[in-house]
Amino acid sequence: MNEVHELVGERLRQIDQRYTSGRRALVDLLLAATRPLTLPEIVAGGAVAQSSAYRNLAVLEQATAVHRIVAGPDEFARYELAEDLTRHHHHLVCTACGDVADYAMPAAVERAVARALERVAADTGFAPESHRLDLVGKCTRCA
Amino acid sequence: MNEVHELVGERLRQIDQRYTSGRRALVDLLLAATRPLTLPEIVAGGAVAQSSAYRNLAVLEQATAVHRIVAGPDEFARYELAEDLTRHHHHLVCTACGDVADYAMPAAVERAVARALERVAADTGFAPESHRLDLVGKCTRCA
DNA sequence: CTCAGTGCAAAGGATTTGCATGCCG
DNA sequence: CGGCATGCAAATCCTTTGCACTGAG
Repeated sequence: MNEVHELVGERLRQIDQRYTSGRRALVDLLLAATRPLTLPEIVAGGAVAQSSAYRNLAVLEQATAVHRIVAGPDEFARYELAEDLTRHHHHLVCTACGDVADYAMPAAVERAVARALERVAADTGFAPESHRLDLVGKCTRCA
Repeated sequence: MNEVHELVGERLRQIDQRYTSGRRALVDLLLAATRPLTLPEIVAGGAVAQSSAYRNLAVLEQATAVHRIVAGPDEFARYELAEDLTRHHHHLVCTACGDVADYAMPAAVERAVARALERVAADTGFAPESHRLDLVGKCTRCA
């Protein structure tokens, strides 16, 4: 996964930002996770201080290297690597415990959505960049 | 749209809540809008005080009459009527100005997603209740 | 009369920012 | 050396809550 670091580094450079050890540690943390991590989880990882975590994740988000997911107010934000740095996937969001898991959609659905994107562009003039398709329900433990 | 009010009233009753004039005004406001409204927009509508807006929208959300959309930190929450009170739709989220517009997906996509829901249930044990399919990109003005 | 809903103002909590320090370039 | 990233702590801002009041049943 050294390749990911190179990509991230390049994207940071494009917005005149350095790829410091702290930022590298954050990316490593997200790379190791198989699901979006909350900020406390990230801070607990021991990579950087809380404020630096927020700051660096914001920078990485601007560089389109990480993506921030907001759950609800009075909840912590969740972060994951940008989809083009990992594999394209979606989320299973549990309404009971708030947990978020990764999930890959069947290819047929992805194709249908991709076609929909093009059609939306034609219909409305909206220029799609990506899509979010999350399933909301109860996870195995909470069902 | 008096029918909507009856439905909302019924759902509130089911959780032992009244359908007061303030709550009715909130529903009217959301009913008139063609897109999710931010909390300041709702308060500006002059229906109720800010705290009551938060409180009543929370109650209406518990009654599954309204749905809350969280954007980012340092942004206000957005609210819309529950999908089964309006027409099923999705959102076009502009990455530049943050604006959110409603959009109805082609039926073919909806069917594909619906099938995907069932398959996910079979594959993972996750019990889907609903899905969120939002398109992220640049709106006409910001493109 | 009672109890839920309302508005106001103050509290709460996640996130952001100011400032001094340390490190990379 | 110069400037940006870091950590700590204080400030910020959306959201929630306490409290006294009003209105519906």
